[in-house]
Amino acid sequence: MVSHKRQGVRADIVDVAKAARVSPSTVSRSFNHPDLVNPATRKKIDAAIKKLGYIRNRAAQAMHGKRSATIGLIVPTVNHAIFAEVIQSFSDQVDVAGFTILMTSHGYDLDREYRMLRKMLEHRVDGVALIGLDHAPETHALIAEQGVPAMTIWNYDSHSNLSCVGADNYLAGRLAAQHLIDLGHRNIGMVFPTTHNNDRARGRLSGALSAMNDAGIDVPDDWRSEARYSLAQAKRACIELLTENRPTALLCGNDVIAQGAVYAAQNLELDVPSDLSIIGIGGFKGADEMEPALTTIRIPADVIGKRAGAHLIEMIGNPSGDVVRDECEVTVIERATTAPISA
Amino acid sequence: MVSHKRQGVRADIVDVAKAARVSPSTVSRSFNHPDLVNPATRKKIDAAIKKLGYIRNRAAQAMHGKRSATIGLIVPTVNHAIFAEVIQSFSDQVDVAGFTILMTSHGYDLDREYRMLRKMLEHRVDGVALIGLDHAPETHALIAEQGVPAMTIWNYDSHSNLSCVGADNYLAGRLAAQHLIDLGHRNIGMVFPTTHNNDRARGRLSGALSAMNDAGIDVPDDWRSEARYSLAQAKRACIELLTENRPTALLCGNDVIAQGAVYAAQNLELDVPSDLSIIGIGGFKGADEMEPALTTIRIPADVIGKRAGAHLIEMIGNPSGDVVRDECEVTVIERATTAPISA
DNA sequence: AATAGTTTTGCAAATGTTTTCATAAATTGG
DNA sequence: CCAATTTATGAAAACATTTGCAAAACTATT
Repeated sequence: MVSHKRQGVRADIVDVAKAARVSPSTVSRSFNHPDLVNPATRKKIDAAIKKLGYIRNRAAQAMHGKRSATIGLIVPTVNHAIFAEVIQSFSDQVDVAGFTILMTSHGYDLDREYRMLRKMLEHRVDGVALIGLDHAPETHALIAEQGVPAMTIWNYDSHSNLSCVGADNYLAGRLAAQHLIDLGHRNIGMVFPTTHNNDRARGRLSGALSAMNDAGIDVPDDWRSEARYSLAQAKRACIELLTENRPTALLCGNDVIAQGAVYAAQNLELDVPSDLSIIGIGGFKGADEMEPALTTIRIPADVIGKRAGAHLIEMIGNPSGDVVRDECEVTVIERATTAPISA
Repeated sequence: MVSHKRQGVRADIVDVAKAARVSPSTVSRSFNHPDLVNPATRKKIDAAIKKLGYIRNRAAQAMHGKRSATIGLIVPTVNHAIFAEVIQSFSDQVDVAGFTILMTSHGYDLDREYRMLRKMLEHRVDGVALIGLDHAPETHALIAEQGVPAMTIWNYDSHSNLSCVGADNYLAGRLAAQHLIDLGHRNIGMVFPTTHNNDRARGRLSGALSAMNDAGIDVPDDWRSEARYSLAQAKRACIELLTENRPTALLCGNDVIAQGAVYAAQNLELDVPSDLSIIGIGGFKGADEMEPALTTIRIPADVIGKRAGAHLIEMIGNPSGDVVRDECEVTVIERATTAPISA
């Protein structure tokens, strides 16, 4: 018994061509311009493909200046409800256009982000998406120099030099503060994550502060606290803040911190919202299912991811070089953790 | 002013060679076998690379039968605390070995999983990782036929025909049930996700049932409920179950459902754990920070991801073809939602 | 200074595709 | 039935690398 196929070697396009008794060109065409090849030939080719278990080699295609059909996605971390949601919707969106995602994370290390970008470019991604607006200068330089379609996701900035789609965190911060102010609160504590290398948090914080300032409200230093992104830490920070001082409301830099604040209040036997109003920012999935349901400023991660994908694909399709900026609306979602100040 | 470099065209290895006054081979060697080239020449080459902003083309390398330096990761969904954690640790692990991850999700659609696998193979990934043990037969066939190093993550199965690293869900289910039984519970309600296409849930459920059976405990049909993976749905399902019946304990198929159960109890003004014990399975990040802290069976996602990455890289390095099976230990983590039956 | 040995480099072939151009075959119109 | 189109196919060059082999350039040894 003679094998018609070299053992253990993956079939390539010329094997298929031989088996189908046509030329490699025709096989290639049958993939890329099926309308140009005779249906009967196509059938023979398909049969050969199936028989040999041929799988076309995208790497070889990519070498031709054709698309690699990959998009680089560089995130701070996957392990984070809110990024996970963006990643998912972004990925779904580009998938339908035939792209696959090359993904890496850098753990908020901007140097590492740069290295990851290089790696992506080595793989000749057709486009690249980053999270947020804080990036190393080399990162910007590399994107410009290589002329790769790029997009930053998550933050909107009307002056960004890179294309961006996302929400205005400054506005989100303002809205959160304004909501509390509108409810009559004047003694407002603030719990935020570190703002170092985190433009999201920074924007939210300064938005909140500006709204407070506009309303003539001063936030004493010891009414402000920093918490890392962890329920436990947030809870601890809030307990500390609340035992030393007694604001009527807590403005939290994100929903995780807000949930920690709720736990802290429970721990101190403060009723939410009658003793203490709590507002978060983010609108993560579980927020409306908490007890009590969290009032928050919703940043629509799914919408952002989806639109980012769409824009990037568009940019890959016709690389005009124009930057696109797409602001996704943030909305205050009033639920059960805030109430007008009473008695 | 004359540009030494064609405008708008990415520099390639021969441009670099020209600029450094050496041959392309030497440039290539300088990347791949630096020890074989004269340090002085290497310096010239590095200078040229920097000057031209050259980025090597991995696609062209991959064409040589060399590694593509990518690993395919196919998950049901990213948007899910527990997968996010595995993805993160897997990704970190393979990153240090120089691999980049090509990632897609299929939303628990096994046909789609198969198509994603094909896509990965088109990109000539050096290895591929899937989640769970439920896969279409074509998926198994394709992996075998192409001889690509493959690994399933998340479940351990001593008889799997694919390499696997993960936890034994059957055991997790048994442990959960046993824990409740040991505390004296006999009237135990069970809330699980659908077991269709979900080997995790199926294993846990049958493990739990077998432990109950061993202890001579019968679970009436209407003490069992199905909930999709959502806090809200879980809460609703539990409320329903608890208004119709009054078990002393609830065994939940995962931690999200367990958290829903806690909310349901609060909603019905049942005290946890004195009126109702609740145990989950999973051990997701927030579980010990809940109020009350959740008793659960921990499945160590980070460890699993890390070890999976290590094994896969090993398999890529020396493709012996042997299947490796690595069981990661599950542990019961007793916290505040379970108590001995009293009164 | 000649030989042998070692290190460093270049040439050319190979990798798996796509595409342009040319040619052959089939179809249409008169 | 012949010319003019149209459709279908193949040959060969191109894409950006890597690598085996051989030549060239050094070093060390006599």
